[in-house]
Amino acid sequence: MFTEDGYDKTSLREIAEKLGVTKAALYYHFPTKDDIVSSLIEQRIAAVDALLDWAEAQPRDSATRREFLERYAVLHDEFVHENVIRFFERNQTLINTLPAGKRMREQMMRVFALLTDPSDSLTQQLRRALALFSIHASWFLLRERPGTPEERRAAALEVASELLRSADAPAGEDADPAG
Amino acid sequence: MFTEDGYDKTSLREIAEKLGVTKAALYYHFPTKDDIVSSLIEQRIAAVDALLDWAEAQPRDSATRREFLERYAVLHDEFVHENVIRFFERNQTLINTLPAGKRMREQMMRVFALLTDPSDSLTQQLRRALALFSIHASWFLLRERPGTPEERRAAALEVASELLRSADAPAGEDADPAG
DNA sequence: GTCTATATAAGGATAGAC
DNA sequence: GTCTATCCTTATATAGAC
Repeated sequence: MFTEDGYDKTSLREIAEKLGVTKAALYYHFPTKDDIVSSLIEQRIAAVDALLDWAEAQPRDSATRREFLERYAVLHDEFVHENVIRFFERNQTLINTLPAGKRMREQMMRVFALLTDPSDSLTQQLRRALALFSIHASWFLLRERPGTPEERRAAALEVASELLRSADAPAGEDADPAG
Repeated sequence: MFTEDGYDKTSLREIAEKLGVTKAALYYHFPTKDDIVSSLIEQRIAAVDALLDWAEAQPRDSATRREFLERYAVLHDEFVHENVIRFFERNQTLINTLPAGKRMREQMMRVFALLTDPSDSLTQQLRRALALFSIHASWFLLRERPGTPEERRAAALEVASELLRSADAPAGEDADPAG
């Protein structure tokens, strides 16, 4: 409901009705509206933290980034991950205002820091960011198309890998801006 | 304010206060909250419609798509375009619920239809969608980096062109998924 | 752990004077 | 065209019985 209609437009009354209980019962389990979101993201936050811990202990090179992205894409196939990402993509302003949103933002910055290097050019950083976005948004970008979730994941990872490889290549080798 | 805090979290009272008038005065100029958004997007809708009219009269080929994207990127440098896009990216659920949002969605689908071909593979469609997203999101993705708006635009267009070219290439030529 | 009932605040939107 | 004052609805959240 938060993803489809928006966090602000989804009232606790509606949630309670859908659950077949009253608002008061809902408040017993979730002291605030934010706590509902928090409970939804716990599993994902923990899984990505673990993946980041692993990656940050590896050599800081292309191979690690590549493998990180592959494992990240596998995670993303799980229901909870895709839904958390879709929720925050559709309610981006919550990343600044909601406590649970701030945790997501900080973790995402950690992911981005892993994928990029301070010496990267703007073009390289953009490619790396788009690689991540390719995985996040493949569901949305390809939803009109026929295809299984597996096919979509494969396409997302293929394009993401291509972008990472392009970002790793020496400048000028991969593109001809004037062409 | 809509972009930073969210459309729903920004009240007409806050807007009126910022303008130094009362809510009632605001309502004189904008009968509904949606009309405020509508007034903001008019200029962009018209400009992109004109660009689409031009492109749809051209041959449906790679050169047209490439030139469309370049002209689209130039448009995007204008304050109003970047801000409209940022507004809808940060308030995506409004694309379904707000009348002004529906107009934006329909136009975006027209843009996407121009860039893609029904015979495209999932990978190709994803590349084309990311090309568009590269231009839309370069501000956001690169905001932490030093660089002028011109440099960001150049980087966005370079990556976008690269993605379009990669999507145009015959399958298997541009990537090695197993590598 | 769930209920009924209610507190309290804020929202979008209007009426009517000036 | 702007104001004061207000309507009506909904929201998050709480109190207290069962």
